[in-house]
Amino acid sequence: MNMGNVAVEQGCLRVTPLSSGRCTVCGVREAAFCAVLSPSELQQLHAISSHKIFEQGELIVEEDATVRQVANVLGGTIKLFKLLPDGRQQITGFLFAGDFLGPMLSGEYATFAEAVGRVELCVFDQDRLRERMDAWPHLERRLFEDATATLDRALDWMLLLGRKTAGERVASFFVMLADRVGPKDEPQALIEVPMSRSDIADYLGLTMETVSRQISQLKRTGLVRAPSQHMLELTDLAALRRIAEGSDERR
Amino acid sequence: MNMGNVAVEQGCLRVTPLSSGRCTVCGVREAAFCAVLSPSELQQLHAISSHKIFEQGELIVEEDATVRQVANVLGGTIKLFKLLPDGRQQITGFLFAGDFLGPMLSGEYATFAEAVGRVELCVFDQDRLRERMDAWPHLERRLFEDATATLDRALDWMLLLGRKTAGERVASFFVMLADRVGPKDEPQALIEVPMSRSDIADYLGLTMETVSRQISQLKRTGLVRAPSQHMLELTDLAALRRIAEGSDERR
DNA sequence: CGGGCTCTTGACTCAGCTCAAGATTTGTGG
DNA sequence: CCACAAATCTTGAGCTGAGTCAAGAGCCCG
Repeated sequence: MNMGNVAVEQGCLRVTPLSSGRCTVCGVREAAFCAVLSPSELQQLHAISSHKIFEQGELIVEEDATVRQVANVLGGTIKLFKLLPDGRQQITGFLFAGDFLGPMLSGEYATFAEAVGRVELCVFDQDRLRERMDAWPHLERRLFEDATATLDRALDWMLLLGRKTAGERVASFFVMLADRVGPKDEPQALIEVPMSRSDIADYLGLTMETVSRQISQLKRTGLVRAPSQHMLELTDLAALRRIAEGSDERR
Repeated sequence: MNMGNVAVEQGCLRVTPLSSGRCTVCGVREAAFCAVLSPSELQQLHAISSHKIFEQGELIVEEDATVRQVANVLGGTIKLFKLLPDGRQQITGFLFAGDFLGPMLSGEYATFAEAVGRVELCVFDQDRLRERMDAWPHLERRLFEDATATLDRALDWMLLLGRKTAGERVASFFVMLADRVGPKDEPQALIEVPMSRSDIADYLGLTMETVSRQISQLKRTGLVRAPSQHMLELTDLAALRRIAEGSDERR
């Protein structure tokens, strides 16, 4: 558990005027929803966008905040989380480059969002984006698909939180990271782990200590190696996958 | 945990020819997505629909099954769940009258679906429904909204599964039931609990025994009364809500 | 009214938590 | 580039909430 530095400031996306370059050269263009737009549509979208930076640990949005802005993540990692009154925290997901931040239909965020390390966003006014969504059915469809993918991931995580052992959870976490940020289809992968042990714990429904012990265990077994604190080499992704799915001899 | 009667049969919605009455007199019309359709649209929808019954414990769909059909729940309760290879089960949600069953965009179900008691469905061919969705933006929007609501509920449940105590989970469960199937805004409610203790446990990430002990505890405290096994009277919904949210003295 | 469920309760166990040192790593300033 | 403080991470020892195993008690249905 982790009381966290939730020294909530104003709780709203603050817009900085900056807007670097055109959408056509954007690094996450292919990964983000913009991928479904034509060049002329992209140009219209560019007109209602602006860039914005959040530093390590900054709160980006509050739960239940009524917000007029949504965004694409250009770089960095965001944690989405919920809190209980006494400070218990559950991370409901992480956003990486190319992911969409914000409620797509309702005006309210369902979770808090905080920057894990420095984050760069491409921000849109929600009303204007919704106008575009009304005008371009393929854009709405794409956002619908994103929501569906997010839901599928949430259901998988419910299985993890409700029924998996600590060892299976940690293995699942690394597999998830490899699938989402690592090179595709590599039998072994060197991945960045931008979040703290305590964030990992809050994502897995465990304590920091248990996460640490399980990682040590994996190192001893030789399934992972750690060149540095926030770098991890998954030496046997297939075995990790088996543990994650609970097929192997339990623990 | 619960190995369940997953004696998977053919795993597909089987269509019976029956089709009782017109949509205009349908009992769940206002609750289901059909509510956004005009009379003439409703008539077109009716042309591609058929009714179907599943008995207690019948498997309605398998996880990852590629299915050509989706449905509205007309009556009864459906449990949606995931399994680990060794039989550990996590229920990801329940569907009640008016709810939509099926993947809205992809062709694959993310979970198993099983009838809790007798279930009546209004079944649609998925391709035909998608045609309607393409033709009627307000229908797509409505299904998008449903998906968003389902996602929000899943996020709340992640907090429950990751961070709440057994007592808080059981209280949350009853509050959820009251909110979804009970009369609205009643300070106390008499609700039907169609699912078994073991299903409740698989929804809450607990064992049957722990659920049973927690319910006994609530009875002793006087917060609930049980006229029968599957009937529950929530005598102090506000207090239950407080426990569910973890604000009260823990446990 | 009896046999098979499902549910409840009790006694004991254990996976993961808590509390408490240490050990690393990171960041900072001289 | 090094020293040193702060933060983060690891490890250990003991505790505990929920699980497991095992009786019973109710309930339902033929």
